[in-house]
Amino acid sequence: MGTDQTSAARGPLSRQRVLDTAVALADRVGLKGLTMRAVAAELGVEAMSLYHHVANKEALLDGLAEVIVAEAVAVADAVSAPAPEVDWRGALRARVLAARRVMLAHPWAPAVLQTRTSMSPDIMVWFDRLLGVMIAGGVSWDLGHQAMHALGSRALGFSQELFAPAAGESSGDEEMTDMAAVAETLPNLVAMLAAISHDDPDSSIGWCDDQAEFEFALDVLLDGIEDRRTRTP
Amino acid sequence: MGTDQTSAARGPLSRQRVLDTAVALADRVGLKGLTMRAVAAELGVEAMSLYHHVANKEALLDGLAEVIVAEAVAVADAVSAPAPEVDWRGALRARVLAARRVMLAHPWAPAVLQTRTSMSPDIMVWFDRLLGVMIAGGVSWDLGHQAMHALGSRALGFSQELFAPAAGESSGDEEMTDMAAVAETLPNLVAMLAAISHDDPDSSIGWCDDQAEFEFALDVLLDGIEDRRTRTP
DNA sequence: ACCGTGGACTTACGTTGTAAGGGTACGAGT
DNA sequence: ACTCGTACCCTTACAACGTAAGTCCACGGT
Repeated sequence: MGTDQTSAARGPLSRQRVLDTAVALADRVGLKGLTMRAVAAELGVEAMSLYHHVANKEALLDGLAEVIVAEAVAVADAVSAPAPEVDWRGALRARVLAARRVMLAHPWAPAVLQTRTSMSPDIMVWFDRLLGVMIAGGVSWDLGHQAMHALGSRALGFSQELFAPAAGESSGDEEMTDMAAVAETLPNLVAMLAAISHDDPDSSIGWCDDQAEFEFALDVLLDGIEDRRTRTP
Repeated sequence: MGTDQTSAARGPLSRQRVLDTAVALADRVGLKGLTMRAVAAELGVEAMSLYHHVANKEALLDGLAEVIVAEAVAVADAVSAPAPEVDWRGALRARVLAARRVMLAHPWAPAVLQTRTSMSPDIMVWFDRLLGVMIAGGVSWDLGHQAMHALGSRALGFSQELFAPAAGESSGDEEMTDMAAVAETLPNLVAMLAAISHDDPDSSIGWCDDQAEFEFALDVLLDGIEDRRTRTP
């Protein structure tokens, strides 16, 4: 007895306990470290025991998606926001940014959500609430429908950062030396970097303000939807 | 001799031949079927032989991303489009929709692109051209920068379809019977389905017009960017 | 006292990426 | 002509993964 392993015999297993442990483990070691054996070890148990509570690994990932979305719903419900009837854009913005905070707390979550193939009930609830905000704000059913497609993954608080640089890696290899050649094939990007670092010399270009970019894109979408709402009453 | 295997001894291997074969194989069997052994077999060769031309599987996927983006650049360059100086939105729209056609031809490509961690030169070229279109249209460097973030994956012709239903699967399980209970927890979605199927009875709700949704979202973004451009000259 | 049953464990298999080293064919140097 | 390096492919092998199949035990209802 004494220091058994990490956490042995803390009561019987259950689907919920498996999922909670898996979330904690993923937070700590990332998605690649999330193996059935690792989750089991975390519970002081053998891998095969998990299969009494989740059908297989895919089902476990489904469960993780559930947990995360449920958390997002809870956080979004708890946050103080404008009433949809008076400011639907503010209300929707608050919900989405709440979800974003959840995603930032669980960096692996977007990848899991993107690989789910079927909508779980929780996710339908999430979209239902979003739609409700828009309807309360005077958006038509049709436009609301389109809007949810327009938001895409941003509705759940993330935009799949294309090519997020992994930790500690030089991007451009070695030919960064020949700046002239780069400027030739990438004239616009080079000029942009020059223009931006001129305006704001401390922006060390390596890299952008995620939060600001996210909110900018979100606002462009919300503005566009509001525009269309008022044009066709 | 005779019918060796599928395609033996058709000249020596090369990085390009490996990548081309991998693309063709992925088109046929999807990402999960794309194993080193399968690619090798396709070339009439053993798995380990591939490692003389790609460092490892991750590098192979990097190569696939290259091939796809290069194809997108080529298609976008070939397509006839408005001159950016006269209609930058039309020009950008044409480029993005060209990329989208490439993605539709290679359904596995978005997933591969999303898992790349570093920007390959080809992708930088793609974004450089997009930025060039905007600049020619009078967009500022700063707004152009923001705009590319706003477009996100849509800049490359795909919006990660959250929960694209896998082939042949009933989504809502069995409790679709109790429609009243569903309407209680998902009042807005249920009302939307009712409203839309009322207006357009032949839309069998199972599912939406991807292309239309994609273009709608794209247009919302382009309109929003154009708005901001004219407001701050 | 019995015994079914649920929940854990043990063992084992097929598939994956890939490390290590062996063979062969061909072109260059002496 | 003979050697030798080098490029390329093959064989063998291993560790890690998901998971199928079967075993074992403790507990609760009869």
